[in-house]
Amino acid sequence: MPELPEVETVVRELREEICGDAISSVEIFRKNPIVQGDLDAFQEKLCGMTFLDVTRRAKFLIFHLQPERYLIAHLRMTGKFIISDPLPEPIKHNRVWFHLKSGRVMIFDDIRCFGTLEVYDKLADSKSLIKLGIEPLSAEMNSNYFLKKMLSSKREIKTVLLDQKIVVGLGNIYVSEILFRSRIHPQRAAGKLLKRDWTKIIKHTQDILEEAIKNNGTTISDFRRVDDKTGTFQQFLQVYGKNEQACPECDVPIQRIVQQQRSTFFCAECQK
DNA sequence: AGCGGAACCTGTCGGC
DNA sequence: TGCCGACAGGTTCCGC
Repeated sequence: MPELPEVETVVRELREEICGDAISSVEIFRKNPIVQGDLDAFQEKLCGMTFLDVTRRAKFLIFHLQPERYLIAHLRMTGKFIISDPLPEPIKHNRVWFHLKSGRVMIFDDIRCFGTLEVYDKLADSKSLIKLGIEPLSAEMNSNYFLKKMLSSKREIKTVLLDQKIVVGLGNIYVSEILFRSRIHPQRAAGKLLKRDWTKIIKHTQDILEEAIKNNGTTISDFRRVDDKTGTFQQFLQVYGKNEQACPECDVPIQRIVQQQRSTFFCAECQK
């Protein structure tokens, strides 16, 4: 489900809701594969902890707890966080309930159970955070980084932009949109892109992500904000999911191809 | 190094 | 109505 703008939206809303609140108990309705490691240890390490902050790294949500400890969550395709008043019993795809001192419940809900929840005493202990590439909205996001990193790479640019070891936060929807605005064909070899190509990619990546964050993300089917509202960026998508529809620039039908077992949408006329 | 394919799960949709 | 395949915003692992 969520890419950077959706995760950022959830992080901001959770931060607003739960900072200062604390966990009184944890109920797990479905263990595998969501909660990593020992269940008792997971519950024990969280009980009594106070939420200091919620931040984002790549597509991970990081709950900063006091005394020092971290709950790291990944929503994968269908994960959601919901803050709710007490419920009589878990509904639908509720997987974990974090009972809060305020009397509310923070619910982790996940239809497909791909999401993950992990607890660490130190952020550096998390293996998943170690290998990540640069944040696309940071100063590290510049053409020299990509020119150096992709020197003579034959990988397709679509694949490279999805690779979280290179640059984080982008997923299948936004990569199609970024390459369309950049007028770059998704199958171009990353190693042959010129400085001016990277400059375009970087500009449009940042523009699109910022616009999407302003719109609270993109809701195609499942994505919901903490308050159950939808994002609104879907109305600005130009190619994703528009197979056979007219390109907004040139009217030629948008094409769908498969790269890395995933759909890519692009305009063969506009993107070279 | 980097491909393709499968796997992790559940749900929806379209075709026959 | 029912069955079957394709597909879904992500990531990892395995073999070649």
